[in-house]
Amino acid sequence: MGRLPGDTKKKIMDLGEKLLLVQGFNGFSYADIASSMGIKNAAIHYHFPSKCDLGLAVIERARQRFDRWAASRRTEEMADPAKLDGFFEIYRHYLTRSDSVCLSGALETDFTTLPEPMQEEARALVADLLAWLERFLDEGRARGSFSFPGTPRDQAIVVLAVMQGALQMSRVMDSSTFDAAVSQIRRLLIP
Amino acid sequence: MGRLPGDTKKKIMDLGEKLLLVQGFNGFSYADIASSMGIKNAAIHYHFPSKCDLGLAVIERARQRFDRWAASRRTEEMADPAKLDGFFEIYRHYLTRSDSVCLSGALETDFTTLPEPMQEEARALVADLLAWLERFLDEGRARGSFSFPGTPRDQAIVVLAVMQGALQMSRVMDSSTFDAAVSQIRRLLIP
DNA sequence: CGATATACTTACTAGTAAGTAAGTATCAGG
DNA sequence: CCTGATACTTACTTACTAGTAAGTATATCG
Repeated sequence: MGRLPGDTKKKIMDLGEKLLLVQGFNGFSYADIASSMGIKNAAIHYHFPSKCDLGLAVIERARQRFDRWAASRRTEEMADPAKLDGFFEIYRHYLTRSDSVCLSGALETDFTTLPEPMQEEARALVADLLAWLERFLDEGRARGSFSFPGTPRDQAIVVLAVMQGALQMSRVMDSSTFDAAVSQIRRLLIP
Repeated sequence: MGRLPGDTKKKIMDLGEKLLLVQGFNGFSYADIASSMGIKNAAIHYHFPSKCDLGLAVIERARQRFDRWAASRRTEEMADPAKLDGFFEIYRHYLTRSDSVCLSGALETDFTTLPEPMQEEARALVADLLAWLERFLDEGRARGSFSFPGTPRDQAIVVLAVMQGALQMSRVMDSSTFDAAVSQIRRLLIP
């Protein structure tokens, strides 16, 4: 056993992340992960002693993923409209792969029932996303790529809120709802 | 007992709604309601045999509340910008009273774990809100009260998504986040 | 070849979830 | 004053939750 080290741990995180996004943090259990992977409950506790540890690992990994995306050569070299579409694509992906909401949205809804370390990490995730968007919109407007009234901060809040909200609405309506939101935000931002 | 008929039932619905909005549908139990009301678990099952029945009643009541608001003389007589603010005020209220998200947002995040009758009712709620917003924005633009590109449908989706998303983000950041979103949407809509 | 670490399984506990069956107090109507 | 309905309580069941303690198979390293 343990032939591929880190493999089981990664699979647990992948499944945990998916279940968190599809069912909410209070909507899945270690038993769901275990049965779906063909391992035992306690195997998960070996890698993640508490559900909080698993949740934390999932959020931290997602933050790193976004940081890597934002700092990547491919992203940095994009023109502003393409980079905006790239950002939207991250969210569109949640919808395409599994009928899920985004991580920040899932965490925010369950926020009050989350263990405190997860609350802090969720806060950091949202702060990261907002900070990136604010800077991107600010510089984009200065370059003439975008046009919007008010502060970049307020516009960043609106853009992130639309991503979260539209992804959630798409679950009860259909995926065209998300696409409609993206089109409209593009129209509102690009002169 | 039963001196004030309907009183206990209403209190259960009030508390159930609050807990649904604050903790999510999977984040509260009948025991939470019972202990907080000083009654027994089974008393809730008497009024709402299953948790699904309680959930349905809460959503149906919220839909009726919105219908009454939209059809009320006070609302109908408002000028377009005031009516828009009135709509925003419904959401701001969620934040003010209890640090909660809106009903549609809460239901959408837990959607896949919801019993099917609740899923249908949640869909109807969102459809109602979108239909009202679409018509309001369409007529408002025709009257010159609002200015936005694209279809009223797409703009309605964006406005509702911002309300949901901003309310959720306000939990992990602070209430100024929601106010910023409202200001920005006003700037984007009002010429 | 033996020791140790890794990655599990088996078997369990304590707590909580939704839900039910049967009994009880109160009141309104005939 | 009795009857039946309403609005509960008491006491329980079944199922699932996170979490743990102890044992086991495998791989690696000296």
